[in-house]
Amino acid sequence: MTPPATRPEQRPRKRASHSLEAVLTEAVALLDEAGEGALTFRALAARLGGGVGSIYWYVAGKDELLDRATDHVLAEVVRTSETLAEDDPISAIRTIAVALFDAVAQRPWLGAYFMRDTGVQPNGLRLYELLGQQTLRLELTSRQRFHAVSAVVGFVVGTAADMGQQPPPEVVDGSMTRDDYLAHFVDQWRALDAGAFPFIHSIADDFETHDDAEQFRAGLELILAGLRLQAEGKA
Amino acid sequence: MTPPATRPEQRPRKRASHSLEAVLTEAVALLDEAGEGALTFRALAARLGGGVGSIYWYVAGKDELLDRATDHVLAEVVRTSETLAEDDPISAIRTIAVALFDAVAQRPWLGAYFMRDTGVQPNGLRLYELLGQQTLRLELTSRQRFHAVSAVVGFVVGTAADMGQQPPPEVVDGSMTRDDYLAHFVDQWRALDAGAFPFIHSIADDFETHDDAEQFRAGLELILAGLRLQAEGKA
DNA sequence: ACCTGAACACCGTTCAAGT
DNA sequence: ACCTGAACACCGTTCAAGT
Repeated sequence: MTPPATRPEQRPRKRASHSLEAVLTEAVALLDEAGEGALTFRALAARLGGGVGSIYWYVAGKDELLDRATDHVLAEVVRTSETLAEDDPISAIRTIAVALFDAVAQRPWLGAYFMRDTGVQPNGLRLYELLGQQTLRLELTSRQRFHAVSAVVGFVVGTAADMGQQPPPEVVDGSMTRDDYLAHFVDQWRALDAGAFPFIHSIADDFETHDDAEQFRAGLELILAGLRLQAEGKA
Repeated sequence: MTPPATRPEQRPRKRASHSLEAVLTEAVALLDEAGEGALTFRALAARLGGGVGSIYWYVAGKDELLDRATDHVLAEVVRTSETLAEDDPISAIRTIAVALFDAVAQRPWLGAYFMRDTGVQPNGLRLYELLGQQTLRLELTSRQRFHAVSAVVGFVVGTAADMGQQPPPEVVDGSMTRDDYLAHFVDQWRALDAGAFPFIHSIADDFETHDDAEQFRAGLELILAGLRLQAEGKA
């Protein structure tokens, strides 16, 4: 066997040195650049310039890696949510909810890990607390507060994860536009029997021109309206 | 080499014969019995008594299998939602939402596939239509209807998928009760600094004694209250 | 038209060995 | 204390060959 024409490395290669911080930063970068499927231990190790095994020194396995990556992303949301000074508690809840929505919609994988293990997710817990502190300013029972915060978080995370779902490969690679993709569905819908599907027909135009963020906001307003009613003792 | 002591099969084995219906039924059974991780093409093929390759005659891959399995489960929800005769549209929406919640909470994997491809999910589309037909009885613009149905579906599916998440192995195998599991979290929470986490402290008791179904219902009521207000022209 | 199963390219995880 | 990388057990998917 002939030796390789060039020797990319003189010696076995210098021992790499990482940190939990570096592991999480690169994991999130991989996720953001290429989606959930791109985060493998081999790809992450390559990015860190080391071997696969060393990642296990920092996290117990893939689940914990994702739990901690989630919390890493939430740090930013917490920062913006901590400094706001809204007079109205309902407005403050709206602002935090929108910030959380934006973070999750960009990263649909996050939805499945949010607050899954508060032991390793201090920022998740802090965000829950910040939302809850606003309900402390409303006239509610503690159970109503608990339910209200859970409802907001459930709606935000569930909706964002759903909306951020990866569209089919044709749209991602640019061989089909998002509009064409939506149009394809709407055409399918318009072809349905109008007698059996009156609602689908009635909202076909709305669907075709819809905006995810606007749709999220509209749903959030329904919850907040219900909450305000409850706080006013009218529900 | 000695021949095997017994011959389990005289000949190579009879050629198995399946159907899309059989594939989906067994896939759902596998999912229900042992969770998402248990659904592999090998395990499914073994259950069907055939080879791995034959499943690909019925579905293009795992994603389509899950899309179709989801629709298979939704058939039941559609059946119960079609026959109800509620006088009040809001009540009807509540009834359908609860039925959908029950189906998804038992099968958290379903959340990620619901209405992902209406081309192979006629029951998903039908359910969306049934919910929408109730909004047709309310005084709303078509955009408000579209947003309302989206909000309900997003909340139901998101919350159910979250609540149905597999608890840690210790709870599943019975070496730890659900109450002990919750208590472990609450203890962690109670140990937090009371000045920095007033909300978490205030709802610790509520969390410890909470019921998922009740929590879901409370959140749903907030959305429905907001919707009723909107239909009455007061929002 | 439908089924088979070996083969392929990948994955998360382990662990004896190194520094 | 921390890093390495071959090895293991498994996965979805393909495909030439069968019936």
